Amino acid sequence: MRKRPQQQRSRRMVTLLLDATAASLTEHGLDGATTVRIAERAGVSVGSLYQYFDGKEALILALMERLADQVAQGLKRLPLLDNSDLRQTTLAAIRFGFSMLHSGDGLYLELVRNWHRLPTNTVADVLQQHFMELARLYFLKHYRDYPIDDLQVRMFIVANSVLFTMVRHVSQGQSVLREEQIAEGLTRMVADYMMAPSPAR
Amino acid sequence: MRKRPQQQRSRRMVTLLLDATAASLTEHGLDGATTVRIAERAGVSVGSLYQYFDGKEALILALMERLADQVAQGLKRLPLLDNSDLRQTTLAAIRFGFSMLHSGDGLYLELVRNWHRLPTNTVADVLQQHFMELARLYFLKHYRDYPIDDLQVRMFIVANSVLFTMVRHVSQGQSVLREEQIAEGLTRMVADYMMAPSPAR
DNA sequence: ATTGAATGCGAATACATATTCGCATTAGGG
DNA sequence: CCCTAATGCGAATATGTATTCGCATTCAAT
Repeated sequence: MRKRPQQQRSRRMVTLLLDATAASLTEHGLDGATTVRIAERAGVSVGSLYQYFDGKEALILALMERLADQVAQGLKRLPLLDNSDLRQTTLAAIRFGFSMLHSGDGLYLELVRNWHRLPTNTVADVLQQHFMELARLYFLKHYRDYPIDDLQVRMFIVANSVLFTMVRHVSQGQSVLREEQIAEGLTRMVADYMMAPSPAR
Repeated sequence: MRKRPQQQRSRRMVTLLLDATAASLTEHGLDGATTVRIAERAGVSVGSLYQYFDGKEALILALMERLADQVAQGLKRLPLLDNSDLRQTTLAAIRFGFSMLHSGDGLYLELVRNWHRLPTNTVADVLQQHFMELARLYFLKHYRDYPIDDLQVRMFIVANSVLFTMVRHVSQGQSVLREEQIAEGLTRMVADYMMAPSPAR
């Protein structure tokens, strides 16, 4: 961000621009979201846009930071650390994931799909670390003696498996496979794997 | 493809163009691979390119068809249907997957990453269907009474989980997690899941 | 050797997009 | 109310890319 918005109107404009960025992303996709279109949609001139952002990348980066907060809020609200068993917990997390992917007119879907060409690794990495932390807490609470050494590997596998399987399924639209089946299948696979004993060394 | 190459020189040119397409993809990524650059790299004029291809999409499509064959060859060579147990079989398949992702200067990596904006759904879908078929055969051979009804769900989950977890890991480059650990973890998760009894209905 | 079809060429054309800059307008402290 | 810094504007500029088309060259059948 080049200049910091000082007056109220400019701060409002920054907000409008981020909203417009989100709208352009859902409507035209990552490639179709151009500075001109975003400015237009925000009801702002391109010149003004460049007054506060270095360009498209900066806009998306700022938008993602805004979204990251919201996701973090949602995750915290999940009863992940309750006394319910791992399977229930996992299923709840997966359902939350699906609901996120369906929300915002496919905004999240578009972002995760394009993870590798986004300005930050925030999308998948942030989720991964989030879950990593939650899992660590979970296992510390429920199985004090849980071997931490291979937890990172498991969480990497689980986070990516779940996230991208969901994304693929939602992307397909009219699949023969119902979402609930996928959710249950993932849950079983993941929960069993997480609870499995460490392999012999 | 607009015109069919008839003479030898034009057939050779088509080959050169596809090679150049692959090279551009690995060197500049999907976005950086432009018709001009591809033509240049192939030592061919743009005009000639358009004589045989409708544009970038057509080039990539043709390239992918060429690659699909190669992948199919590799898959057939795997001893997936041997008498070895499911875990060994799975591990072999995963190792094959990693080796593919490392080959061709990251060409496959770039293609799978960008699955959702490629001309065909070939990348992931073809693999998915391939494995689906292999799995069907496997289970028919080893467990005649295997419940087919939920096999599709399992294969969807397994194929996507494995593929994208591998892609994410290879993309990260210098990860703390070693590739072999990921391969083993995936193998355990997947093999256990595939062999698990069907859930009560 | 001749000749029509096939091939190859690349400057020229047409867009799309990013980004800047000088000028007009407005906010808000004094 | 006045004045300056902040803000807002959008035509103009620069760049990259896709695609075409008329002309030159080569192939291969006769």
